[in-house]
Amino acid sequence: MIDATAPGRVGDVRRRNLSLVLDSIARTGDAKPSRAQLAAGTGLTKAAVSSLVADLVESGLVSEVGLYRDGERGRPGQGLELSSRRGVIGMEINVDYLAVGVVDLAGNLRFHSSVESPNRGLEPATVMERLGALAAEAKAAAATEGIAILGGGLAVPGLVDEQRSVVLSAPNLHWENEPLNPGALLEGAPLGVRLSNEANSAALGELWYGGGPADFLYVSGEVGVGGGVIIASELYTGPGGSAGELGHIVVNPDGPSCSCGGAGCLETFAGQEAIFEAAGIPPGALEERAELLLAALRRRDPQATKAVDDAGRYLGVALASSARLMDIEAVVLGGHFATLGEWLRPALLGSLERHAPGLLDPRNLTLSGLEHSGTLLGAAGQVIRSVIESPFEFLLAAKLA
Amino acid sequence: MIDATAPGRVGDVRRRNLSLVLDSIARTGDAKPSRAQLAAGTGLTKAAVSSLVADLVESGLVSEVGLYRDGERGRPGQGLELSSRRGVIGMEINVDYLAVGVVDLAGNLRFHSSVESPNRGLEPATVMERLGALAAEAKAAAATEGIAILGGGLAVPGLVDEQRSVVLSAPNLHWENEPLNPGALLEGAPLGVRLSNEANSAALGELWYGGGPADFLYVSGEVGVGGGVIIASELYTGPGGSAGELGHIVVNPDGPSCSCGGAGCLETFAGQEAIFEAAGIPPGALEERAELLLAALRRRDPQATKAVDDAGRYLGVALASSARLMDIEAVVLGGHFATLGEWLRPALLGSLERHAPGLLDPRNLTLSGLEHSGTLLGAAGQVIRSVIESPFEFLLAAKLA
DNA sequence: TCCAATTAGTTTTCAATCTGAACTATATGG
DNA sequence: CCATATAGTTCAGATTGAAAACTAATTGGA
Repeated sequence: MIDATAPGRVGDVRRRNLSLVLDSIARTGDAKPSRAQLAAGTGLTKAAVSSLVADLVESGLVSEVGLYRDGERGRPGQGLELSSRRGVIGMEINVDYLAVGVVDLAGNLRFHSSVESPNRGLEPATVMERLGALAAEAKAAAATEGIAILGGGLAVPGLVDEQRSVVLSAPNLHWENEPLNPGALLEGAPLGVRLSNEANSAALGELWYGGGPADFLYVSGEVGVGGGVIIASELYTGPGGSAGELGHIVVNPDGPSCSCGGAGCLETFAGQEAIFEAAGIPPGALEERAELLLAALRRRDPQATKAVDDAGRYLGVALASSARLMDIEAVVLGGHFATLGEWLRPALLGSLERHAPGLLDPRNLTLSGLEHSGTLLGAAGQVIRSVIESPFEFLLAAKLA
Repeated sequence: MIDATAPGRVGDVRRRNLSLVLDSIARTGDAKPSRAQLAAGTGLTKAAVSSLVADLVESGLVSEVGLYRDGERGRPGQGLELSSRRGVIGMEINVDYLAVGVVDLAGNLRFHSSVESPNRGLEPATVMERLGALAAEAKAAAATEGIAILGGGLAVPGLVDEQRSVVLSAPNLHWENEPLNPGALLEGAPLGVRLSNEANSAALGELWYGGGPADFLYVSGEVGVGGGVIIASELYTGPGGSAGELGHIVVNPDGPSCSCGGAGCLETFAGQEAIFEAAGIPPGALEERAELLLAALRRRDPQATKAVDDAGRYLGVALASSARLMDIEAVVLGGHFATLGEWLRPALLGSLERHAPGLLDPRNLTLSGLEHSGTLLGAAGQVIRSVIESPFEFLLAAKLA
């Protein structure tokens, strides 16, 4: 990102064009474009593209993948692709599990591992130690696949200060103002480890690797109800970093009080705990309760059906308000809500139609298809995107090393 | 605005630095900076600033205002300011009145005029004709003051397609898909006339000329309840251009049906009509009803007080949800709500505290101080900002003419 | 087999633009 | 009246992409 109030230098032009070319290669993906195609696609001259690509290849971000001929006349082009020998480790701390994955620059999940871990109330140091073991596994896997690790992304279910790597508040983990030092998980990675919010990362995962549109609201139904706002293919976090908190939208001013101190929040009607309770699912392990709920829904148990219907209806109220306020025309349901999607959808759509008729095309209300890797992909993707958006800085660092 | 996917050219550097310097002059305002101060402020060299300023002065956007000496040693600097001999005409069509104003580049309202005009249901052509007469007044005033008019901004209470100058939908005027040809109002102005939404323009007016913060939600209480979202000192309009529609946030899922087809919208509780009705104000002219309501409030009439309390409470619900969703920490109340502010505020703050405790500092809930010129200033300001952000294009046009 | 046509990619020249340093211009104060 | 200080200009140098000429590699037809 170039500071809008900084003076423009002649060299900025190259920064921008390096990013433009790298981004074109990333977007073209499997097609493996030649320099000539990049020139046509970007509007740059062949000469400029050649010079830019030379820098990118030298840094290791881009590889030449041999000539390709497609039966046409003329000299064949050199195919170019994001290097599959460079990658980022995505990591996730959630309430009930830990997960890691190796994502190469092209966005392929090359390794994936997760373990159950009841992290609620555990000391951050303990959790980080367990995660460290998983990260070591991922590093080893990357090494055997010949992938050099550039950096990592760590998603947690809470509000974070990305700059200082502090978890400001993660109520479901009972963490508050915990500095995390995630860099220690990936000693020696040139880009370090970036901390992020779970719902935001999942939204970005959906955008980059799940075929999400340029503008949508991602709704994360984990233990809490979270959300991520994607506007013009960018994450909107708001001035304080906590935008998209769908769980605490007021859906009924006379509703019960909420853990946030407010009253009538969506989470009191559509949070996991609220649904389980309304459905009459007895307390217990999360996994088991989810299974019980699904079983009850499948056998059309009236209490469970009503609980999910109510949740869907209130979710519809929240989405109607959100879509109106932010002019958002697509919604992706993730986590818990993706699992319940089939049963949730009718009441949700009915409620949307009642409160904001015509605002959201039902076809634009989709369920996430990334299952449990969306957050991971998004967390890693943020580091990958930062390289694609600012390759110049990366080139500099590579040249010094 | 530079297209992010367009290739960077060497010349882009100058585009950007022209804007940087012009913006610095605009921001410095009354201080009338010298070239040397601009160099220090922007980070450019004196040589670069001199060259850039030369272009800006030649185009007429910037004027030298003579030497200034502040008792220091050394050669005194040439003060620079946005030319007060260039201006833009702001225009407003609202339900009950028309207004115009002349705003110079520095943001001074140099002329202002408005007339009552019951526009609801009138043909757009009729309204535009009346507005044309007002615009002619403004042009004449600008001529006598020696202000060359570069362009105009026209705000209407409805959703617009800015590119095609079409009013897509203005329910309170009973307009639907009306092409407007606002350029005819200002024949010969090089930048033409830009159509915009009333609430959005008012929000921008607040931002640029009312001392608004970088992030806030502007709530416009005209006949409908509208809103404008300012994020990072920019208007957020959403992918479809209708963001900020606070009036149709659902504040009570069991509430009455709304003109938008939905149910339980804020407008059904806090719209002008809803308040008048709940307060027992008989039908009649808007101005008179507003006076009656204020009188009733002043004498602590219980029905009127309750009506405004209810509106405030529901506005609080809407603002709690909005602030949570978009992570917005400041709100400016305009129009009707600014007038009722004193009576509205207690219930509004109480409701905010109940539904989102601690989210919004009461000091950040302010009333607009621009009164009836905010919309005008914002409409004109959009044209002025477009010049400040892209002076290169303006210079080119000026050179051709 | 060989050459024209075609497409890919490189080299060269040129213009735009900023930086940095040297220079000119104009004030203050002893 | 001159040393000092600050404002602003001029000019050489570096970076960069455009444009055009050039080299490289392939296909297809004579």
